[in-house]
Amino acid sequence: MRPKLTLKQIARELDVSISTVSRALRDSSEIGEETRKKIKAFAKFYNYKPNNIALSLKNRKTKTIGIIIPEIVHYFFTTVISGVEKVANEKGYNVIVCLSNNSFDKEVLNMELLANGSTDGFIMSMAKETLQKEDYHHFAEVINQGMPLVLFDRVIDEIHCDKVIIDDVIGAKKAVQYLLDTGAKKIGLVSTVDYVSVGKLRTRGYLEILRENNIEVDQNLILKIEDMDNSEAEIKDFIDKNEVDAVFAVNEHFAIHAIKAIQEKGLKVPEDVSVIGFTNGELSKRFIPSLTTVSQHGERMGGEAAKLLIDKLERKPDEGESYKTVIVETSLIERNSTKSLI
Amino acid sequence: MRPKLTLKQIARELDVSISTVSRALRDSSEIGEETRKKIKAFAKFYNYKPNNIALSLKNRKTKTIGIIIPEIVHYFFTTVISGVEKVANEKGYNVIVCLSNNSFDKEVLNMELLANGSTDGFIMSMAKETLQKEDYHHFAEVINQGMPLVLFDRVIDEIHCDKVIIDDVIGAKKAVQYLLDTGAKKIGLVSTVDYVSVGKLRTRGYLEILRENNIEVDQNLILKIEDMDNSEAEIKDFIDKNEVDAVFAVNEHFAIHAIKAIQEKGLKVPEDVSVIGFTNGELSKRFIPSLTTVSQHGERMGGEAAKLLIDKLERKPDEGESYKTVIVETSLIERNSTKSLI
DNA sequence: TTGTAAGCGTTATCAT
DNA sequence: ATGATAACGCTTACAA
Repeated sequence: MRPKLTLKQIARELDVSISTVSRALRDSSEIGEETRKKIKAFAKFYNYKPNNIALSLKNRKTKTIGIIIPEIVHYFFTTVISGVEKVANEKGYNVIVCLSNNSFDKEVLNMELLANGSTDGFIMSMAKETLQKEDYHHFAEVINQGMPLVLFDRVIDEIHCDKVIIDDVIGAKKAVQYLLDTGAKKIGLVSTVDYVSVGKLRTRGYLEILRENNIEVDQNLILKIEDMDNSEAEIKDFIDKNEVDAVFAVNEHFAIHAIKAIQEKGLKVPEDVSVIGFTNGELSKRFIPSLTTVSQHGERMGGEAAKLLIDKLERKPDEGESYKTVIVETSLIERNSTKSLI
Repeated sequence: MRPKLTLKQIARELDVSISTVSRALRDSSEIGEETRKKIKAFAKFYNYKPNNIALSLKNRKTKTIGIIIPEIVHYFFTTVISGVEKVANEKGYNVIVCLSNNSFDKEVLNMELLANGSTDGFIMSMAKETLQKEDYHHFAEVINQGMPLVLFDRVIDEIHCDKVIIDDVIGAKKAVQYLLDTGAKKIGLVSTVDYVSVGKLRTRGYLEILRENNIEVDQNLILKIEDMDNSEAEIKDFIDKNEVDAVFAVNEHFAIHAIKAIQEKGLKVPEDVSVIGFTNGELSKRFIPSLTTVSQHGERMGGEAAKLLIDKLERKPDEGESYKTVIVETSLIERNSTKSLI
């Protein structure tokens, strides 16, 4: 076992000073041709690589971006990571991913951990528990310390920072309008409770578009799932009790459970009931019938978040503060869970 | 904006030396009650947190584990990450995830990057390109430098390190035996080309179990997918041309494409043809029919990998080298894509 | 009980 | 053209 080579060792070996080695390797013009060649050859031969930790300490920047997300076993989040990673790598940044597992405490812990020298900034989506507690002091904390923060997907007005979101309301409106266009009259909504902001916004879109079409809202046709673990049963019950000719679900899982429930009720999708989901994941593509869905373009969101963050990181401090919110457009992907347009 | 507090600042503020502050905060017994209280109160009030980078540099360990995987938008890998994360966190380690995107160059790059001070060790699954090139110098490199490495899932004999794998051969045998038990006679295999080790092993299991049951192998019933992007068409073609009463696919995607192809051929799953997949992902659970599958227990694999790595990291160097291979058992999960046992 | 100084691996600023 | 030194933030002998 041969431990890592350092500047000091090279210097000793070649009988020059450490600074000479450092300069030679960075092609400083003030080093003699000879010495430089000699040093570079030696370093190359023994495969010298600078120690990032030392560089981070010295430069007081790490060139890495920290991502903290609620869960990793989740298609949408992985596409976002993928997008962040792509853009970050292009610009010479590395990416660290940490998980909050939707726990407030773990979110705080991870942020503190990464904030203590491991990353230059954050890209995050908030833990569910944080949204419930409405305790955002840890975000204020890092912002205060001068670390840029970009929030995506699950964001909140109270936190002042750059944000990347999708047009949830518009996306939902597109979806419901599409259902109306295919002739649906009684459109059920399967959503989440309101503290999950996406649930709230998509619900708003649903309500707005019905209003715009002068259709009266029937509260019985709105289901708000409280307990994810019990969503299947709740949805089945909802479908059994109500008569609808279309369902708009705020995510894939709800959409699929709706389809199952509809089929078990003896009805056909899309002939009797159309179903539209949200999030264009694996499931939507491969399910049979494949799902018509509102695509969130997670990768694009990740890319935008990375751009915003890196912009902030590389801006001079005197250029003043201003926070942007980038809205990534959704698009409706038509597949086989909806009737075709009339 | 208030930048991070350091020991030095506390020392200046309280008019003591840096080492006194350091010791007080670490509850060293050799600090006077008074001073200690004063310092701790101050630190607490101003929310002092030690700088990890400086600690890493000093201690020459980072307490973080680097995971490098081929892709993140992939259910199995995310479950592994989740498992690593859980165990690592319990033991006070952090986790950094990097992606190779199945590229050899990026795998090398990321390893070098993380090896230069960012992590104490690696948990990895090899990029496809690396397996093809059979160039493993970068692994030898880090091992040589004394950084422990644990390989999982896609592993290779030539690299000497700890490994976590599943019993691919046994898993495949379980699956095919199950099909035989349900009365199948002509069992098709949809696998990958042989340099993907899982494909090779699962194929071996298929062959072995047929042999054990004295069933002659029909090479026409074996499909090895070369180009993932074209797998759907290849599978359709395969199903169309061959008459089988069961299919064993080495992953979910292949299984689902097989089911589609079978249905499009006018046959029913599982009545006419049973299908078993490998990997118990989202798709397997939610597809209709839900898939009977060999579950890989990714989370458990991740946990085992983390344990192995941390064991190595915390072992004294003089305890000698020995490499373990942990085999995580697969289990067959029966669902609706197979006929029930006779 | 507290302070001084060296060191982790770099780079930047001064000297020489 | 090269070397010595300080500094990044922290810990830890060793001195006092």
